[in-house]
Amino acid sequence: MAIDSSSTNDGSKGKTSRPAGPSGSAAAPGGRRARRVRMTGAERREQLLDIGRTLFAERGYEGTSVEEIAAKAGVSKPVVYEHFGGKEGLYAVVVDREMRQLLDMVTGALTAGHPRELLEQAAFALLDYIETFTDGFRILVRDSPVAQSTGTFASLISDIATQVEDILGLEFKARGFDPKLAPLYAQALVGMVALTGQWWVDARKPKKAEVAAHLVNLAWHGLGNLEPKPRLIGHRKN
Amino acid sequence: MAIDSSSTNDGSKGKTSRPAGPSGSAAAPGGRRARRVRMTGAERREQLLDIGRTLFAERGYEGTSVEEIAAKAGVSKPVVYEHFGGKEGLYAVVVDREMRQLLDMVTGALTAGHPRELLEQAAFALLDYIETFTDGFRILVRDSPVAQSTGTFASLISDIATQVEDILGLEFKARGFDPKLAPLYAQALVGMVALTGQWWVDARKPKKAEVAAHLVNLAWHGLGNLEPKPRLIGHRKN
DNA sequence: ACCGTAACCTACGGTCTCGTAAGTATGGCA
DNA sequence: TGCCATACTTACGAGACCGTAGGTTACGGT
Repeated sequence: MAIDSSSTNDGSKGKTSRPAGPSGSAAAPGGRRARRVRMTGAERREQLLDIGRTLFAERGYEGTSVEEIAAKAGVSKPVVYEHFGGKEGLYAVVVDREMRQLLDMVTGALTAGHPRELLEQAAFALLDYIETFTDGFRILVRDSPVAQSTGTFASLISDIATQVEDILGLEFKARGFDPKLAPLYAQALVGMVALTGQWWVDARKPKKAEVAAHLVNLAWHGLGNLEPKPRLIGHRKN
Repeated sequence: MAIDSSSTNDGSKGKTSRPAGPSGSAAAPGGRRARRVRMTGAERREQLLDIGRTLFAERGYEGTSVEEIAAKAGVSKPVVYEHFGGKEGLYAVVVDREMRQLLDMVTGALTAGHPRELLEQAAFALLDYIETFTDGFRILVRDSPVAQSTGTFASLISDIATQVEDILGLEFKARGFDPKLAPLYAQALVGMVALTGQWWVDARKPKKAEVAAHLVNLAWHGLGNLEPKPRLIGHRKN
């Protein structure tokens, strides 16, 4: 029960999140015969989180063993227990960080005024998250230890959908539509973007910005009035 | 390696798929002291598939044990091994049937002419599947034993999306759009419907037909031109 | 040079689960 | 009635995994 949630910020500063230290099996001696690595507590902790994220992403929670994580970190099991109190503890921290990250990015994007712009920003934000933190996205999509309830993708999606809901609700009222339908439309929009993102993770064919543009095209104009060559309003480079 | 795929038809004839026999823990003596049930081979097989589907749906593949399935059927483990050669065998048959069922329903719906009608039919078909075979849908959404690759929800979604793709591709060509974009739009549409369905499984607030109508509304007219009170073209009752 | 503390290890207990070997009951049919 | 295939059981081996007890090594300050 010593799950440590500690710092809320991610702490990763590398490009994709990899810290500086070796996260391989520690069997490759670098230059100076650095026998055992003996990291500092925080370093090891970050490394374990990193490896855990990767493994959970590709094998799921139940398919990943603590020993595997430890082994990949070049360390023995008790180290993991020291840091996170157990498998669930580690998983909890990984998921928590990932949810925070995603929510921050998406919420941060939901500030503009015009709904179409909102949509555009949000879609781009999600794609951006998926591109930058692919493993995290895979984990969030997978199942959690205790099955559904809190912490699932569904609940996360709902969190996001709820925000979209509020915005849509206002817009619906202003336009004279039934605001009770906002949840449905919010869910549909989020689902559209989320699953397209899931598809785009594997087949990264059109560029991120282009995908976002087309999503907005579909969501805003509908199949009946698609624009042949949609462009994003906000011009970005990355 | 004695996985038995046997008959391709479902074989279930009851309303929701429950066979006649008792699928509880077999501890409740009916009227005449029916000590042990001693079903026929096929009956037991169906019962095991049924129980397996339920358990896999609520606990996932790895979270479900063969003993649990056997116990719930009022039978011992080797019976399961006799029928399906192992846990994966049973799971495979369950998933296979479920995918067939869903694909049949959706594919069957993708025959009409006008794309808008297609969309409507397909959306309704998926919702119908979800309502009728909720457990199956839950299984398909969850993860598979060997992680991704074939058999995942993603791959199933892709199967469906591919069909939508073809249809969209033709339509795009006819309208002068780039048919290379068909996959993207197909994915977005399927995702929209699928995730809305996933949401609707829990909060069944608007009726199925109404949900379908709104989905079509969004997908066809877009947020910019929503109709206040969308109605389905084909009028159905169930 | 010493010593305390933080980082880390080996070894093991206990539990769970898959899968199998070998034996028992049961119901229909000659 | 007696046979025999089919349905089903008990019992167990083997392995994986979680989590912990208790001991060991190296680093940093003094």
